[in-house]
Amino acid sequence: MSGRISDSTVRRLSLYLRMLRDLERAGAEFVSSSQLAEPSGATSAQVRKDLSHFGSFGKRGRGYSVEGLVRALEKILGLSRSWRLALVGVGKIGSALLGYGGLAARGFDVVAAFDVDEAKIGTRAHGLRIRPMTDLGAVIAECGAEIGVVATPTEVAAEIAAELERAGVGAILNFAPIELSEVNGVPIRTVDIVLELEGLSYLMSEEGRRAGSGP
Amino acid sequence: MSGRISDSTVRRLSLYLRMLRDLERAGAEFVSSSQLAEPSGATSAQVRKDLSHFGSFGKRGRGYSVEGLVRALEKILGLSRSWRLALVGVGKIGSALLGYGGLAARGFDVVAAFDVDEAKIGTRAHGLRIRPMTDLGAVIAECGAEIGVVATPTEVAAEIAAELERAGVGAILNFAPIELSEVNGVPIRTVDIVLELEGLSYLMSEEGRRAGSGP
DNA sequence: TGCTGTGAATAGATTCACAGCT
DNA sequence: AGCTGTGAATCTATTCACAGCA
Repeated sequence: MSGRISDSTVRRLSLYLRMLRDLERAGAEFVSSSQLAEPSGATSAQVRKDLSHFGSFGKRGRGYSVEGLVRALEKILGLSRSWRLALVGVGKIGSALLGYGGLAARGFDVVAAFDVDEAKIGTRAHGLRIRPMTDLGAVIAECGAEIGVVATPTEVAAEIAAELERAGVGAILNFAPIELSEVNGVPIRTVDIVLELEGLSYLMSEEGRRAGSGP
Repeated sequence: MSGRISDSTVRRLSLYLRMLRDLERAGAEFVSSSQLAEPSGATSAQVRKDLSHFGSFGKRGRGYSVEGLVRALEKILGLSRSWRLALVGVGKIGSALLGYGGLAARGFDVVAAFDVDEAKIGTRAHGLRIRPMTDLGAVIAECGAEIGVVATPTEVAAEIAAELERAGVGAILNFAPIELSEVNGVPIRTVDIVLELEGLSYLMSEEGRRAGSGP
C-alpha cells in the first residue's frame, strides 16, 4: 500500500469522488467498482487498483459503502476541509474566477486579490477588496492563504510565483501560458488553454493526414 | 517513425514550439536538444525522441535550424493555419475567453457565440453578436467553425457537446467540470479548474501526512 | 454467487548509451 | 568535437485473472 501516487491516479480519485457525491445525494448505499469507473472512462480494475494504494475500502461481494468511500476519498484528497486562495491579477481570467461560484461550493475560497493597476486597487470585485501587490506578503500572512493563483501576464508570472512562495503558500495554480518550475517543493499546476487547443489542432490535422495518405 | 503519438508528446511539442518562436524572434539560427528541453522540464533525449516520431530535423554536430523546426512543428501541430472557434455559453468563463487576446494572437479566433439567456441574445460581447442556441447548427455551418467551446453549466454540457458534434465541429474544448465522452472520433479536451485544485489539495495534505508519520 | 484486492503479465513511456554524421 | 537519431534497457502505468471473503 501507498508509495508515490501518480497524477493520473489522483485525478481519477477526484472523479470517483464526484460521482460518489452524486450517488450519496441520490441516496445510494453501495456502489461497485464498475459503476464507479464508468463516468471517468476508467476500468473497474483501475478503480480497485487506485483505491488499493490507500487501503481497502470495499466489502467483497457487495461493493463499496457510498458514504464510507466519500469520507475516505475526502480525507485522502484533503477535501474534508476548505482551502483559502490568494489571487494575483484581477484581469479577465481573475475576475471570472472571482465570480465563479463553483470554487467556493467545492471548498476553495478566494480570500484575497491583488493587482498592480492603480485604478483597480481599493475597489471591490465580487465583494473582495483588491489590494496592491506591495501588500502581498503581509496580507497572505494575515489571512493564511494556502494556495496562490497566478492570473497575470506571462512576463511576470514566474516572478509572482516566486513571491507567492516567499509569502508562504503551499501550492500554486497558474493560468499564464508558461511552464513554471517547482521550487522548495511547492507544487504548481498550470491551466493552459492554448496548449489544450493546440492538442486539438494536432488531432484534427493528424486525421486529415491519415485520410489523405493512402496509396 | 510515426504510429500513435501520446498526449504528453504532443503537449511537449507545443512547448518546444513556444521556445523556438522566442528563439526565432531573438534571431537564433541553431538550437540543440538540450537547450530546447530546458523550459519544458524535459530531457534532451526526450526532445530527440519526440521529434524522431515525425522525421529527422536536425544536423548532427550542429543541432536544429530554428526556423526549419518552427515550420516543421507548425505543420505537425496543424498551426500553420488558424482555427475558428464557436463559443457556447457567454457567462463568466465565456466572456473571459472572448476578451482574452491570447487566443486570436495564437491563431484561435472565436467567430461565433451562443447563449440561452434572452437578455444577452442580440447584444455584442467584445464585438461579437450573441446568437440564440436555436441558431447553433445554421450559424456554425455558415461560419465554418472547426472547434466548439463548451462554457455552459455542467447540467447541459453533455447535450451541448452533442449538438456541437452534430453541427459539424471537429473538436471540443470543455470548461464544465464533467468528463465528456468522445463520440464519432471528435476529440474532447476538458479544462477543469476544480480538478487541478483538488490535485494540489492532495499534494499539500500528503506532505502533512508524510511529515507527521515518523516513529 | 458476486465483487474486492492483488500479484503477475502486458503495454507504454522515459532514459541510457552509443554509432554515425557534420 | 559535438550533437543527432535510435535500439536496448529501464521504469511506470494499466490490464488480466483469480484466490478469498461476504
